[in-house]
Amino acid sequence: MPLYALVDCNNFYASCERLFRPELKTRPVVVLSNNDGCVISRSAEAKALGIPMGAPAYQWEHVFRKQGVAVFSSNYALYGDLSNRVMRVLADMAPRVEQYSIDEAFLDLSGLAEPLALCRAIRERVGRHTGIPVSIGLARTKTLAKLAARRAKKDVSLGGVFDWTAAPDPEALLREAEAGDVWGLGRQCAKRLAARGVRSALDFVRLPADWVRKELTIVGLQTQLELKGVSCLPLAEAPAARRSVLCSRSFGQLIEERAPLCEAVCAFAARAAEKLRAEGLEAQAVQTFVFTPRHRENLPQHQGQATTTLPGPTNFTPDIVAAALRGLSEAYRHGFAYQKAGVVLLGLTPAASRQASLLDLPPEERERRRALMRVVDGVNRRHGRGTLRLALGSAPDRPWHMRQHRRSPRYTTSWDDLPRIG
DNA sequence: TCTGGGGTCCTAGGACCC
DNA sequence: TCTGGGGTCCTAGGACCC
Repeated sequence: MPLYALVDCNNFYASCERLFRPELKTRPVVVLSNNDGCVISRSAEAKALGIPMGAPAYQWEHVFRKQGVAVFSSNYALYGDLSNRVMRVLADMAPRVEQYSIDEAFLDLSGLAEPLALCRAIRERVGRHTGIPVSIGLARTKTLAKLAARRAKKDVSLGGVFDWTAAPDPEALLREAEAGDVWGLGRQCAKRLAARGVRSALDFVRLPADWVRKELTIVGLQTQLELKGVSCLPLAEAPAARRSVLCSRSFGQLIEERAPLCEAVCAFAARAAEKLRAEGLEAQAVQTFVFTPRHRENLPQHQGQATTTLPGPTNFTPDIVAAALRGLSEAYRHGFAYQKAGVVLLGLTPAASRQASLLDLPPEERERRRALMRVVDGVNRRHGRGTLRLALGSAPDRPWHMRQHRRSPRYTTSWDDLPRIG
C-alpha cells in the first residue's frame, strides 16, 4: 500500500525572516509580495490579528502600526537558501523525496516499518538544523496527506505530525474539512460545488463519479479518488522538464508611453534569457504581454499579447530581446495606462541536444555568441544582476522598477549581509 | 497613491492531412 | 441529387497550485 508524507514549512517566509531577528519571535510578522503589494505570508500572531492572505498592504498599514507588526518585503535569496537547507535534511532522512514547492515536499514512505516515528524525527531534525518549524501529514494519497498536514498545523496538541491512516473515523475528518480546502478544488470549483449543496470534503466524496468527471474534468475525478484513498498522483522524484520561463512585473507607477515599456520589456526578456541559459535551455518562441490594472474599473482596460516565433531555438539575449520588442509593438495600444508587462519563453529544448538546421549561423559565430553570454552571465553572477546589460536603456532607477522598501538583508547568500554579533 | 510572480495542466476548437 | 470521418497538432483560455 502506498504511503505518503507531506512536509510543509509553517508560514515559511515569515519564519525565515524571524530566524535572524529573534526579538520578533512573539511579534506578528508579515511578508509582502513584490512591489510591496499584498500580504503573502503571516506568522500565527499576524493571522490572529485577522490579516487575511493576499490582503492589500495599504489597507492594513494602520493595523501594522498599531499592533507593532514587523513588515518585510520579500527576500527570495534568503527563502531559496533556507528552502535548500530544509530539503537537504529531508533528502538525508527519507528514501524518496519530491520537492513540490519552495516550502513543501512529498515523501514516499511506502513499506517503511515506522513511518510515524520517522516523521517525528524529521520534524525534530529540520527544526534543529534549520530553525524552520514544519507540519507533517501522513496518508495513503498525496491529497489526503495535504489534508493531514493541514490538520497537524491547525491542532497544536498533535505535536506537528498527523497520521490519517491511524484515525479511528476518517469520515469524520472529511466531514470537518471544507471542500474548498481540498488540494485541487479551487475557488471556482468550490463555488460550483456550493451551488449543488456540497460543503465538506465528505459531501464531495459522495458525489456521483460521472457527474464529477463531466463537470470538473479528469482532474476533479482524480481528486475525488484520492480522497477515497485511491492514489492517482505518484511521487515525482525527478523534476519535470520545464515548459516555459516567465519574467513579469507590476510597475511602480502606471505607464502610457511606449519608450519606458520597451525598456521594461527589454529588461524582462534579458532576465528570462538568463534563466534559460542557467538551465541549459533554448527557446523557440517569445511571448510579450501588457496589462492595465485589474482593480480599477474607472480606467480604460486593455490586455495585449503577441507571440513571436524565432528562426531557430536560441538563448542569445539580443535575439530574444528583439523578438520580445516586436511582440510589444503588436501588443501595445496607445492611450492606455499599463500596470504590468511580461515576457514568456516557450518551446524550450535542451541546448545540448540541438538539432542542426540549414538556417543556423556558422559554428564560429555561434561559439562567439555563446562565449559572449558566458562572460555576461559570469560578471552578473559575481557583481550583481544587471551589472552588464544591453544598452537599450534598461537603466536602474526607472519608474517601472518595483518598490521594495522593507527587504531584509541577504543574511545567508551575500557576504556583505552576514549577520554581525556584538 | 496603493491589490505579486511563476508555474502546470486540461479542454475546446480550428487547421490540416489522408 | 449528393459534400466523410478520423487522427494529429496547435493555440487560447481557464482553472489550479504555491
